[in-house]
Formats: sequence, structure tokens, C-alpha cells
Amino acid sequence: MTTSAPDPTGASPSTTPGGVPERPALEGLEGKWSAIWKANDTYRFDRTKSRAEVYSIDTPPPTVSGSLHVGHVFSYTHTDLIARYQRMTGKSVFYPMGWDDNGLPTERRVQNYFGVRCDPSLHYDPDFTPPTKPDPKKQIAISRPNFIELCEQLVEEDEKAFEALWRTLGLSVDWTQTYTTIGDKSRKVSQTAFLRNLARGEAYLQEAPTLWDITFQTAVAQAELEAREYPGAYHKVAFHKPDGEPVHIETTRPELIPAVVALIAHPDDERYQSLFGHTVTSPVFGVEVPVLAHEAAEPDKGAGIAMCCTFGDLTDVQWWRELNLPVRTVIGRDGRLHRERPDWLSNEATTGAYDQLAGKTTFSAREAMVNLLRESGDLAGDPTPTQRMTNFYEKGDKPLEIVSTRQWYIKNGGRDEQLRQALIRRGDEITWIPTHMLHRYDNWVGGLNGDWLISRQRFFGIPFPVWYALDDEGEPDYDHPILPSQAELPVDPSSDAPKGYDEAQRGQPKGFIGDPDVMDTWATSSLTPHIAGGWETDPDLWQRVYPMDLCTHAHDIIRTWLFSRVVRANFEDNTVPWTHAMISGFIVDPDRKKMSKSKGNVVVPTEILDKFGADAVRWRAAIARSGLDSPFDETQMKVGRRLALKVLNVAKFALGNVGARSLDPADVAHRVDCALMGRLANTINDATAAFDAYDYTSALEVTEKFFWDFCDDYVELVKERAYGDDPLGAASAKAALAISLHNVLRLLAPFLPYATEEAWSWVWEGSVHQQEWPLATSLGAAAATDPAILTAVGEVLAGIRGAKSTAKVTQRTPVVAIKVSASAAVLDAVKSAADDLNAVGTITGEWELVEAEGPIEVRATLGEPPVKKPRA
RNA sequence: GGGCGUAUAGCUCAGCGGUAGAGCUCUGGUCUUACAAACCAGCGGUCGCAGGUUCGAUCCCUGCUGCGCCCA
Repeated sequence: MTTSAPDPTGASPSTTPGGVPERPALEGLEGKWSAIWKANDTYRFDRTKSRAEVYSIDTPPPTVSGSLHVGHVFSYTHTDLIARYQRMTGKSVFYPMGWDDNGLPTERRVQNYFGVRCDPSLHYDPDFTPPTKPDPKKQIAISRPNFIELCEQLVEEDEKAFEALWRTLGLSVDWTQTYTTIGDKSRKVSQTAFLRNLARGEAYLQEAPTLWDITFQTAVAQAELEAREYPGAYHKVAFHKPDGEPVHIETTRPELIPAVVALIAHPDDERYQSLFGHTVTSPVFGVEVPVLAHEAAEPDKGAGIAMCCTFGDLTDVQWWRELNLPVRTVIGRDGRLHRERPDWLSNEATTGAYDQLAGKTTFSAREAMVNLLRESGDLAGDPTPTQRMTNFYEKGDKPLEIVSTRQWYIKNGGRDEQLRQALIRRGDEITWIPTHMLHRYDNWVGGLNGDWLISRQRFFGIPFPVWYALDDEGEPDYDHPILPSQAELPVDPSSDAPKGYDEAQRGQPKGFIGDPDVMDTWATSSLTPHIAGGWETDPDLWQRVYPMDLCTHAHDIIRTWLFSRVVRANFEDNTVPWTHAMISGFIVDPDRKKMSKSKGNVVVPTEILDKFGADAVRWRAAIARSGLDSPFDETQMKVGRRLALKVLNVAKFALGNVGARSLDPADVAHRVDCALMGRLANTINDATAAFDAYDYTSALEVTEKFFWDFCDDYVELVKERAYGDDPLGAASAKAALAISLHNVLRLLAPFLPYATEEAWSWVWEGSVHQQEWPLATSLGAAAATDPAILTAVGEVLAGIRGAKSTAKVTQRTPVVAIKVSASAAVLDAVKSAADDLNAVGTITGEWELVEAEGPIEVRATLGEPPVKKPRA
């Protein structure tokens, strides 16, 4: 491979051997090699390859306005380990990277960064410049186009920082294959897929109770919910039978009494049998409501009878739907009670009561309502404080309200048992790593209680490609949305007019309006395989990469990202989007708490990369098995760093000092060297099997075990012989050293891309990352040798070292006599390595070999330690 | 309350029917010409608790307890 691209580090981007350096070092390798990989397009996807020769990966587009923490770094490294392995087995790896710049996180960051807020009623100001000293408390109102410009501006900066981090980490992404979740391609794909869902009846518009965040003024989907403990108080409130007798209920939301539509108890609850089918009247307002039976009422909770309102919680919605109850909305989208008195509260005696609640927040209305109840004598005792689980938007800090709004939905099996079952079966088509993650998926799909709400009342997102005709009175016709053709996409209905209309007709009677909403972020990122893979825009690419082989991310987004992609692929392609899902655990702090900004226990990835180097961080990531949470511990990084440094040092010794080069397995003749080849063959087979099972940790473990034994025992053992005069013995040792390195560097390349590339570059052509994955069969006949020979010799070596260590003398102390008791096979092995052992152990005396049962026993008689030479 | 996972050396984790393994930490030693950001050696565990199956259980089964995540 050649290149003419300039290299910013000044190092040659050439991949011809550069010789062994005097003092190898890890410092600077990231800068040097990431620049060369960039210049040489080392990880470029080869799109001439057919689907069978391609390995394609769907990896999470990071939220660029957010910050990366060490958990991201680990999870992305896991993906890269697989990508690098697959590449070395000969696959053309499709490994794109996306940036998630779509949605609320970017909006919030822009608001804080520039001190602005979006007001869609404003017109575009081409001369707008953001304030130099933004004041987050006095945000300047700007138009939606101006706001989006700022979003795009900020996001571009963020992307650069992210790419730099990923390149330093050594992700083998093809950086020519990038996408953003807000860009033209994503808008076209999202809108196309939406229109096709709509055409097939998989998407629909409906006025329905919707979870609503009053802070963000947007609808929220089930997948974005987070239940949190929230303080409240039970209020014991009396409703009244026709005869005036009280029926006490307990509620944490007395302010919703004006919205009550029924009282509900469990059908088996004996206390309320006589009330079922009758009516009671609400306190203060005197509204008559039925007492009904439903299994969702919990007999052991409070009084066992609950008031059902429009809508206090999701159970109210369920009752409303299943019991055909009326809608009595009192809470608006601003989280306040309606200013107008609702018409069902027309009871003459109580007309004034509602006026004391009108326009108040739920909090103030609750206080006012409690006062009203006290006055009427319908509050029994004092409210009892309680902590209860309350639904929040995951990014919000006020409890969600439920309001009735018109929204777009995509079917997801939440209201259709057949579809639900079909999607659960899709889960079975995926190979889950680890396997138990399938349960997470099954449980989520099984527990869905509604379709997927995809409308969001936000600004920085992908708009729905939909307009509505206005009638003579200017009322929109929601039943017959106006849709663009696929060829017209992407469109922005807030600035583009539909075909057959003129922009001047916008908002006019007999004219049109655009759908004001944007799609949920997940409605776009559910299509990342389609966006990255060229669906509907690049059919040639699409058929080479889809369905994909792998998706990877942490377990927290199985319910959102993973599931939503399965839904879209099921509808659009009648397949699963990928055959494998590799799910990472979390990186937790030493107390096993999830890392989070609010806890202040987040580890910033750039710090550990600077401190320990990319190879060390990757090594640490690789020992975290899929699916298992892993506590962050800096001391472990040192181990990875030591391994990377060892790779450089031992390569320097073998390739430089010893000058080992021959890769001819026929040169390996000495029994000890042959045994090493046997062990290497086993290592290659084990590492390959582990990688094929996506068990990168085991692949690393077996390789590392081989490598450390190779360094600590084998290299020491044959050092003298490799330097020595016996040509056959030296040639055998040198070939074994070179072949071992040639294989080990490749086995470690996915884990330590920098150190292995550096060492490889000293004597071998090309990038180690473009070499073939090692094959045990390439090691020749020597590899058939029993590796136990080496183990036996290693134990004798350890025995000799132990004797000297126990005697607290230098390892150069001569052994004047040595007795080994062991089995015949071990003794046979020891005999064949006697010369090597004599050299490494400074054995000057005679060997005594005694055949015996049991573990190997070594007794070394030590001579006088050599006199220490004073340091020069 | 339900689901899933997990419990093995001080720490992080392997193992998995046949009398316990690695790395780190710790202790002691060694400047041995690849490596002192190194190397060598050593200490350290009735495998969460209680039952059961088995000739034999850390491993399989049941129950319990602790921890984590997800869902109500």
C-alpha cells in the first residue's frame, strides 16, 4: 500500500519495515499510528465485496452534545475488538460512525451555551449573532431557523472532539462512512420510512391521552419514562351516597377531584359490593359519578376504592379506555388547572369552588382544594405523608401530567397481541451476547401497554412530512393529511408548501398548515442501519451490508434503541436488523454505583487515555465481559500498560538483539521450541474459538497467558542458545521466537492496536491490522509436539529460581548440584532441555533425575553467589 | 410485588460434579546486557447461608439472605 498523504506527526506513513529502535516507548504511539491509519485508509470498507464477505456493524451514534464517560469508551472498544478480529479473518468490515445530534439534548445545550430560546412564532433573522456573554437566566428568544443554525454550529464542533477521541482510542471505524441523525440523509430516510409505515397502516394519527412534560412542553413515550420516588400525601376524602352516607377514598391528588369520573374498587372486594352499579357524589362539587368494578383496583391499597380522574395516572387511562368513561380534563399543557370553569361543574351551590382552583398549578390547586374539603367537612383527618413511585420524563424534574392531544404513533405490539408475538419471535432470531439479555427484550415487549408515540413538540428534530388542509373556517382536516411523494423528500412542512398549494395559503381558510411537530429521536435512530447502509439511496451498498451482523450497546437501551430498530426492520424489511446483539454492562464506581454526573463519580476518558495510553484502556475494557457490570479501578489500567510495554520490549529483544527473522516452521527443530509451537497452536485455536463466540475476554486471556509464559520462561530459557554457537540450535530458537511474535502480535492486535502495530512495523511489511488472523496449521509439523514438555521444563525452572529466591541470593548464583524427582515423561522433557536449563539457571554441577510419583520436586544445591561488581 | 443477573483470596475476576485458579494488592528478594514503569519467589480461600440429589457438590436442585439492573 502506498500513500501520498501528509503525515501531521512527521513520521513516515510508509508501512515498510523501519528497523528496531534502541529504546521502544509507548509514548506518542497514538499520535503516530492514528495519523498513519488515517492517511493510509487502513480501515476503509471495501464495497466491492459481496454480502457473504462483508461484516457489518451498527454501533450507537453518540449524543454529541453530551459527554462521553468511561462506560462509552469500554463499550465502543468491545465493538472494535470484534471489528478488528473480523477484518483479520478476511471480512470487509462495514463499520460506520454516526453522530446523534437530533433532539432535546442538543436543544438544551444550545440554550445554555448561547443563552437563547426558541420561539417558533418569530421570523428568521439573518443578522442574528448570539450574545457574547450568555445569561442562561435571560435567554433571548430567536426563531426556529436561527435556533437550528446554532444547533448545527455547535454540533459540528462537538463532532470534531468526538472523532479525535475515537481515533485516539483506536477505533477501526471507516471514517468515510459517517452520518448524523439530523442530516439530509437521515431526514430523507426517516421521512421515507414514516410515509411507508403510514401507507401500510403501521403509523397513525390519534387524539389520545398522552404523557406530557410541562417543563419541556412535549409528549413523552413509554420508553422515555422513569419512575421515581416522589413525596406526596394521602388525603382521606369523603364521597357521598344518595342517602348522605360517606364513602371514603384515599388520594394523593385531591386537586383532581373536579376531574373525577368514577370510583373504582376490585370486583371481589366485599366492602363495596353493595355500591357497584350505584352512584355517589363528589365532595365540594357534588358531581354524580358511578361506582364501578375493575381488577386493576388494589383492595389492600388505602381504602381499596380509588377515584378515577381525567387523568391522574396510567391506571386512570386504562379505566377510561376499558370502562368507557367520559373525559373531564382540568389540567392543561402548562400544568395548570383550566382558567374556565368546566361545564360539568355547574352545580349551583358550588360554582364558586372551582374559581378558587382555576389557573393554579397542581401544587397550589392541591392546597386550595384541601381548604375547600376542610370547609365542607369532607376531609377526614390530616393528610398522611408518603413516598410513591411517580412517572417522570427521564430528562425532566417535574412529574408528568396526562393530557389529551393529537399525536402520531407507530405500532409496536403494545395494542396488538399478534404483532407483539411477532416481535417477540424476532428476538429469538437474534444471537444475544450474553444470552440472558433476550429476557430483557422479552419482558419489555411483553409489558408494553400502548403503541409508540413518535410526535415531539420540539424544534431541533426531523419534521413530519405532513400537511393538513384547512376548511372554509380555517379548521384543519386531520383525517386526510396531505403527503409528499417519496421523491420530494426531505421536506419541512413549516417552510415548504404542499403540492397544489401556494406558500401564501399557509394558515388561511381553504389553505393548509404543516404538522408542527418533529419526530422522536428514536424514530430516527431506529433506522441507523438504513441511514448508514444506504437504504433507498444506495441500493448497491444496501445489499452488501444488510441485514447487519452486529449491534452493540449497553443494556439500558434494549427497550429503546434495540427494540425500535427491530420494529422498523420488521415492518420495512421483514427481517431482524442484525444477527447478533452484543450487550455491554455498565462501568460502575468502586461502590458499584452507576456513574452519573450528579453523583460526581464520572471518570473522564481523556484523562485515563492520557495517563495510561489507549492500549492500556482498551485492555481494561477487554477484560469486562459482555453484559457484566464492571467496577472502575485505575490500578487495573497499569496492568494493560505493562502488557503493551512488554510487547515492545520482547519484540525488541527477539527481533533486534537476537535478530530472529525466519518464519520457516521447518527451522524449528529443538524439542523445547517444538513444544512452544504446540502451545502456540493451542493458543491460536482457543483464541479463535473465543472470538468466534464473541468472547473477546477469553480470547485475550488465553493469548495473554501464552504471551507472559513466553516472556518469563521460554525467552529466558532459550536466550543463551539463541545467542550461542550451535547453528541448528540457534536457528531453531530464532525461528521459534520470530514465529511466536509473528503470531502473537496478530493475536493481540485487536486489543493493543498501537503496540502491536509499532512492533510489527520494525521488521514486517504492511499494517498488522490488515494481516490474516493466525492459523494453527501454518505452524507446520512442530506444532504437533506436546506442549506439556514446556510446562514441565517451566516447573523445573521455577524450582531453581525458587531455591535462589528462598536463599535470598542473586539468580546468577551457580547451582552445584540439582536433583529432580518426577514422572518419566517429565524427566524425559527435562533431559531434552538440560542445556537450556544449565544456561539460564547457571547450573555447573551434575543432574540427578529420579523417577517418582506425585508433583515435580526440585532440589538445587547452591554454590557461592558471584561477587557483586561495583557499578561503573 | 414481578423479571433478570450476581455472590469464589483484601480487590477485580476465571473455573464448574472428583480434595480451589489468575492478575492486582501485600511480604521477601534480585540492578539477570529486552524490560526497575522490570524481574523472581512467597503469604493468602471451610467457593453467601440452610436443606436436598450424588459414592462424592464451589459446581446440579429447592429455599433463604445480600447486592445490581429492569419493570410494576
